[in-house]
Amino acid sequence: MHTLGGMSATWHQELRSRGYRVTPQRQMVLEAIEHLVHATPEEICAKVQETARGVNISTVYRTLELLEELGLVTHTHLSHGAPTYHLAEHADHIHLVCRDCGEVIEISPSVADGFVNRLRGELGFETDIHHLTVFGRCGGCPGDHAPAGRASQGQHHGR
Amino acid sequence: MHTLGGMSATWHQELRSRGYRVTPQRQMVLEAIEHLVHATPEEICAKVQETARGVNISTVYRTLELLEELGLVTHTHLSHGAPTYHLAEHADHIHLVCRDCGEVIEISPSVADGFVNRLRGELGFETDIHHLTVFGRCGGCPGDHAPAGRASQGQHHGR
DNA sequence: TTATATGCAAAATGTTTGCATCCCT
DNA sequence: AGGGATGCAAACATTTTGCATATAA
Repeated sequence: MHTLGGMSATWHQELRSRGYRVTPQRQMVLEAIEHLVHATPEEICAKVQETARGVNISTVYRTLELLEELGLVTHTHLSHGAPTYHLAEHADHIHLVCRDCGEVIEISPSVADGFVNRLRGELGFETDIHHLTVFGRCGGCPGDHAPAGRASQGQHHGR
Repeated sequence: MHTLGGMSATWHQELRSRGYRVTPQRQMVLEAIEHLVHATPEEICAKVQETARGVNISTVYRTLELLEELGLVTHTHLSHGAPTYHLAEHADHIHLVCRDCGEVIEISPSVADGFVNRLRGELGFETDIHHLTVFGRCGGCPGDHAPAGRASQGQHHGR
């Protein structure tokens, strides 16, 4: 469905050349991420369970750490809870997260080019654009006629 | 030391007008955040312990949620662990976090003005600039002559 | 007085680790 | 065969919740 077919030879080699091994678990985790597009460790684990003999959650964590180190996957924090992983190749976008409706919008990294260039030029800071998540309020949400940053949630007594 | 003195009347009123109460715990938590500038819930709790009779950690969490809803404090995720809270008034900066050395750099939000304006103009998205944290590699760190985003950590066998 | 806030303990959620066993190379 | 990988269970870390009690208003 995507480029994993073409990639497999590559990342299998990459693993072996670093002294790591190619295991069914690692393949299943990577495929689950591919199919889910965005997924938390827990969701990845569940996805693998339904397809095959399953993978232990601790293996999922260890595998994600490894795959991220290899540059095959990246993660961002889209919510307060668990982080979200996706294929690095699918990650060529910036996430915008709406605080009101929760929607996650993906936009082209080029929108941030000017910003990224300033950080590099003025500070020598190399931005990891794949990890960038911008919180705010999307165009579809009403807003409260004040600058974003203070959500208009009404009162939450006792809670 | 800062504007809390001038603010207190304001936020006391704000609390009461919404049916909330002004309590010593809420004041202590807010003061702790003011003094610590950046702090996790745990650190806030510890700070309050040392000054007075103490506040329970669950009260810290409930208070932070409330103070954030009121727009008095904001939080960002500077590391993988607990989030970092600070006064909204002190939060007039963007955080740059270096993946290699861990340094946290604060820069003026104006550096992102062009980016923010494009998000508003093209998508109607109102950015919460106070919550923006940018990961990457700072100018002081060596780098690996490749685009940032895939840290050069070497091998972590067995880990 | 009385509804909100706190403290405490327990539960829930998310992540890491030690170790015996398994299996890729 | 040998060393890295997995599963399992237990430890950790962080956050949330139920409920009795305390307290601001």
